[in-house]
Formats: sequence, structure tokens, C-alpha cells
Amino acid sequence: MSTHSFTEENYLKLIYALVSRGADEVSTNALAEVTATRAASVTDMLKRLADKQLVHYRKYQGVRLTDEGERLALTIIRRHRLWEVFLVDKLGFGWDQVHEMAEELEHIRSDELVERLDSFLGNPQFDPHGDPIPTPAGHMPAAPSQKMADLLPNESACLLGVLDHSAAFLQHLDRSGLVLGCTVNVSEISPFDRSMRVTIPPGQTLFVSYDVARNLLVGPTKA
Amino acid sequence: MSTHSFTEENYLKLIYALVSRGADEVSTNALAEVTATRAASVTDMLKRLADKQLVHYRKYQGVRLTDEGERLALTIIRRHRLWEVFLVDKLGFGWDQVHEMAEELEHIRSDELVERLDSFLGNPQFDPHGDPIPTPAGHMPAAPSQKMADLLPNESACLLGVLDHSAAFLQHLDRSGLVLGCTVNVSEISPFDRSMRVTIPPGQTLFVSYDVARNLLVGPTKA
DNA sequence: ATAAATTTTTAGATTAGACTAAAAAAAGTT
DNA sequence: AACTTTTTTTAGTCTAATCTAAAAATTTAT
Ligand SMILES: [Mn+2]
Ligand SMILES: [Mn+2]
Ligand SMILES: [Mn+2]
Ligand SMILES: [Mn+2]
Repeated sequence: MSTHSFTEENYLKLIYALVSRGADEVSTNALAEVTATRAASVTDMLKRLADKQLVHYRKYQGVRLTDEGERLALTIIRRHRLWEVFLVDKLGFGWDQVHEMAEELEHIRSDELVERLDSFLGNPQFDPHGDPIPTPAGHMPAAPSQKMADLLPNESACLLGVLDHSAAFLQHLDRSGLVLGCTVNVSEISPFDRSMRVTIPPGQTLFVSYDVARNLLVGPTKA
Repeated sequence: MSTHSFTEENYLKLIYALVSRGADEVSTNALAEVTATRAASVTDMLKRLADKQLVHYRKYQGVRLTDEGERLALTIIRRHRLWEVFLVDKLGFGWDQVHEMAEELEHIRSDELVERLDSFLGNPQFDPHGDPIPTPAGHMPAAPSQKMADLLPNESACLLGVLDHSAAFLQHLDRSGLVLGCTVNVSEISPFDRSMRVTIPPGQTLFVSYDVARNLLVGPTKA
């Protein structure tokens, strides 16, 4: 029943994120980068997390989560994503506005609160950015992995998520009319800059730059 | 645009509460009591709050809020009470379960979040305990002040709030069938222990001890 | 294999917020 | 008024989380 500080919880979440998109162990510098602190501060914190058995840490060798550390990281991510659903679905925020608030809300300590929130929201499977919501037990469901940029001409797919979570990118999608869940059909790909011409539901045509397409995740269309 | 720590916000809220139910200035010891810290720690914090112009503080003379300090205290109280309404009305928590969670939620920093939450909840005027919700501008509406213990035989009144917020008291009310909003009619008061016999809506009779009656707030019945 | 560059750790300092023990001020009593 | 008790402040210590500067280990390049 030990309790953890916001700071510790944030480190765990970031270690999880770095491990899941890359190497097996995370470097001190990589963590200093994402925590916006100095390497010396990271070393300090890694020692503390190792004391609490939340990470495996060997000097100069980088760090990875223990089972308990990963379980904890996933509950924080679960909370973050459920609160984002609340903010968008219930309070009407835009998907580009909710990240900072969820960064705070995810630390509210109450399992019952999270589980009641989950049912209030209708047990959503994905957050507003298409990221899967971990189970209460701490299991991360599979996420879509195919990028829109990998589609071939004439292929259709369903828009499922974003890789770039920046407000600028999300607002660009809003302006383009690209919405999660919508079906896109690739009509043409320019060999020069890999930009795509795609059509979306009510017969609308639009151009998608490679920079956008490689940050969009797609999956099979709902038949 | 300055930002305040959870600790600072809690001190402001507690100073507000102590001032509103008592003397003009709050003593160091009184604050040590309610913050569950030592007097020396309180003195430290009062100096810091005075530096930030949130309190008027004179050595050995106690402390009171500045205008800015009071405005801030009231926004924290507003947030606390709105989150309590959310937890009870939307997530189905009991009124005896929500205080600790609201203690954390009240510190989430986003004015827009609070205002959207307010409309989502239907702009409630009172929290689940009958406490009035301050306005966004920082004005505390008048609260009911008449105690059920002050009713006379044959008087009717509407149950509007509680003075004791402890889970034990609230659960006792649940078991008795006393619910905020219900109309009570005093049929008899024992001169021995000041206990009351009261009737509530579907013709139910119940006994209310003085200890309970002096912790219940009442107002005129809705004609 | 050495030297140079990079990464990581250690050492020492700082800040917020708490603590204890002792000094000082205020309040209460004879 | 002088003594006693209570309250409050000061002085000094501690921990979590940060920092900078310097030392040590590792990696890369010659
Ligand atoms: Mn987010
Ligand atoms: Mn998200
Ligand atoms: Mn409360
Ligand atoms: Mn309340």
C-alpha cells in the first residue's frame, strides 16, 4: 500500500513509453531529455526507484521496469486515457486541449474513482487519440501499427489513431476534415513527395502530405 | 499567472474556513491543529504566504486573508464542491465517500475545466452536503444557518445541509432515512435530552438525538 | 591500442516543506 | 507587579527533488 509521488509516477510512465518504442533499456540521457531535467537528477531518481523495486537499474547500463513498475505505469496510463475520454466526450474539449489536464488528473489516487469513471464513460477501448486503454489489471491491448503512409493506391482503410500528439498536428487534422473512425481511400500517391490524394465519406477529396500520412495510424475498414 | 503549491492552497482554504466560523484573525496554533503540522511549520508557511501577498500576517497577532487570498481560497472551495457534485451525481459515490477525492481534484489547475464541469453538472448551487458553491468570480453565496435543533414542536422545515461532514455522521443519516431536501415536521421534543420525534414524507416517524439535530441545517419548506 | 568524445555518476549546493528544541513574547494568576 | 503558563517565533536539522561542476566509465575514432 505504499504511495508514490507524482514525480515517481511520471518517471515510470516515461520509462514505459521509451521502452515500448525502442530499445530494451532506457538511457539516463534519454530520460533527462523527456523529463526536462539533468542527467544527474535522473540518476538520483533511478536509484530511488530501484530502492522501491520499481525498476532494474545497473550503473552505466540503463534502466527497465520491474513487473511491479510496469503494472504501475500501466495504471497511470489507464487513468490518463480515461480522463482524456471524459474531457472530450463529456465536457466537450477538443482532442488538442486535453493532454495537460490529463497529466494532472492521472495522479488522483483512487482505484474506485477510475473504475466508476470507466463505466460512466461506457468502458471505452480507446482514448480520443486512438491510443488503447490498458485494462484495470495492467494489460496493454494491441494498438494499430499500420501507417496511412504505407497504404497503396486504391486501398481503403479506417483512420484509427495518431502518432504525433501535438496540438499543432491535431488542429491541422481538424482543419483538413480528417476524423478518427472515418474511412479513407487512397486515389493517388505522388512519386515526387509521397503526398497522397485521398477521398473520405461524403465523396470529399483531399491532399495529405507525407508528413501527415506517416503520423496517422490506420486499420481495416469496418466491412 | 503565478502558480501555487497544493500546500499553499490548502492553507488558504483552511484559513478561510477558520475565519468564517469564528474570530477575525486565525491563530498559529489553530492552523497547526487543522493542518496536522507543528506551530513552527505554520509560522514558516505564513511568512511565505505573506511574501506572496495572500495573507496579512503580523507576528504574534495571527493571520487573515488578503482580498487576493480570499478570492483564491474561494476558487479552491468552488472546485472542491463541484467535483463532489460530479462524484455523487455522475459517478454514483455516496456523500460520505467523496471528500478525500475532492481534496485532490480541487488542485487541478484549469479554469476552463472547472467552468465546463459546472455546466456539465447543470450549474448546481449546492454540493452534496448542502454547502453553497462559490461563484466563478469568488463570491460565497449565503448558506442556511438555522439548525434543526432550534425548531419548535409542530414546526416544519426542509433539510438543507450538514455541519458535521464526517463519514460516520453521514452514514448515520443514511441509515435513519434523513435525506437532504426532505421535509421534516417536529412532533415532540423531550425536555430531558432534547431529542426530537419528527415525521418525514411518507408518514414515517423517527427519533433524532440532540447530537444529530444540532448538526443539521434547515430552511423554510418549499410551499 | 590509444586517444578523444560522449555518457553517466558523484560531490556538493539549493529550495520547499516539514520537524524538534530552545528562546521570546503574550496572557493569566496570585 | 511579579511569577507562571501558554503561545509563538527562531534556530537548526531533515528529506525529496532539483541543480552545477567535476570525476569516472563507456563508446567512438584514429
Ligand atoms: Mn495525453
Ligand atoms: Mn491520448
Ligand atoms: Mn468535502
Ligand atoms: Mn462538501
